[in-house]
Amino acid sequence: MPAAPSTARRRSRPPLTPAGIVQVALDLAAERGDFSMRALGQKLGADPMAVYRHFADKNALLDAMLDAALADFQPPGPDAADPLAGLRRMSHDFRAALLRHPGMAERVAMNRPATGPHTLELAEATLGKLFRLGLGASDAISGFEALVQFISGFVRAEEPVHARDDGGESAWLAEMQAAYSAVPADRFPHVARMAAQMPEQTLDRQFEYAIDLLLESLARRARK
Amino acid sequence: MPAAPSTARRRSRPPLTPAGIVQVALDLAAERGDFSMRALGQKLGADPMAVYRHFADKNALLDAMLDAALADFQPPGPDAADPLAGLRRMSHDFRAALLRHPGMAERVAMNRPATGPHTLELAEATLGKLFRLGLGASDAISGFEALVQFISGFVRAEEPVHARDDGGESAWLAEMQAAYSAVPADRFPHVARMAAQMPEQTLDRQFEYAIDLLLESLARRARK
DNA sequence: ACAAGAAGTCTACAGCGTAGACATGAGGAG
DNA sequence: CTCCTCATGTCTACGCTGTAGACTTCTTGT
Repeated sequence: MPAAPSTARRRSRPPLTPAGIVQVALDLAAERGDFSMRALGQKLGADPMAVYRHFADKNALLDAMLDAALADFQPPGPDAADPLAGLRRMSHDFRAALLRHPGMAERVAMNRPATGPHTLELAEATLGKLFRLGLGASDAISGFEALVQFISGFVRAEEPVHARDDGGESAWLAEMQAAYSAVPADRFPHVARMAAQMPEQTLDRQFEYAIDLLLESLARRARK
Repeated sequence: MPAAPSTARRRSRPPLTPAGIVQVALDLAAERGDFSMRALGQKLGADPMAVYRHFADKNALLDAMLDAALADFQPPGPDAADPLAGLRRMSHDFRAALLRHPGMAERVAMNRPATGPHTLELAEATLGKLFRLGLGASDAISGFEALVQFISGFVRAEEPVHARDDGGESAWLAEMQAAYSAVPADRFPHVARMAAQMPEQTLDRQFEYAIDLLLESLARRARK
């Protein structure tokens, strides 16, 4: 029988791998809503510093997490009949994928170029649809940036709403309505009017409306 | 002559006021790009904890800072000829105001209802223009949310670009172009094509393009 | 004149990312 | 089989964050 190591270290746990770390990190982020290196170490059953043998720093790990998070995203075939419907579906799928993995929307923003394979595939497919729509290079790229910026920004904003420990979105909607109802209607009549319409301003609905605004204009520019 | 206090405390500095704190806090955020309670205390020449006598916590202070940051925003008169031009101008002014005060874009996002007077005035003016455009209540509100979400999200994303210690936006553009140029053109032809067009994808241009997409669709819905 | 309350200070705690030194195990070379 | 080397994991510690709680000091009303 092998001598029980005094401070059982190596054999107690399969060795860490980059892919394994990323997986556990994504799980942790999904469970807790946020994510720290120390919490990751605990969930791995290892010292937090062990992760630094596989990733240069937290930034590098988050980059890897983003690309892994986008792995389950399946772009529709490039030769589908209606490119506009494809773009709409991809927008919703992209939002859903980001919501499944809290903290990843922030990484999509423009501070770093996204070069992971799955990220590139998403970009490639979206650009393909925009070109197929009939847009020129300049419009397609600008439209692509507009969509990416809006979607990532929207998810960054809605994440804390979903993460509320009270009722989540419904509690948030009620709070917003209460706030707008308390506004003096003589000085801010339009804002006060907004209160009545708040309950139907679901996050889903807000997102869909804005995406349709963007896509509608893009389609119009393609037609011209 | 008044006895010099051993630990000169009270008379050495005018007493703190909420408005004064907010002003210094905005200055600090503008200088440093970010902002901590300890740095604020130092700039105030007071103990960091002194701020807590005037604001419940950092959140409350940031709320006050946001409304103060929006104070210099002047909405155009409600009876200007072209509501669409007014909306475009307000969008650009709103972005500029947020950029002048780093960290404030994040507060515009939806986690808390914005109830400061200047914030409300901005909302009121925007909604007024949308109604004047001919939109119904539902479209006006959804359009308002879309604009606010896009603008705040865009500024949140571009802030770190402007805050780079190297060349700022131009260095970022160069980095993006280099990254996209390195992408294998056989697997990701559209992305590779994007590299050539990167230099003209200024933040100003991206913003303007996306805002025009949104406004164009809104105007079309108003006309119908 | 004296109590009461406001305003500012001080210390301390739990959390964060991570640099740098150290311990431990596995694999290759002699 | 033995020794050396290197990869992997651990440990400690530093400077940073927001802020709770106790304490000190000054101002003000009676």
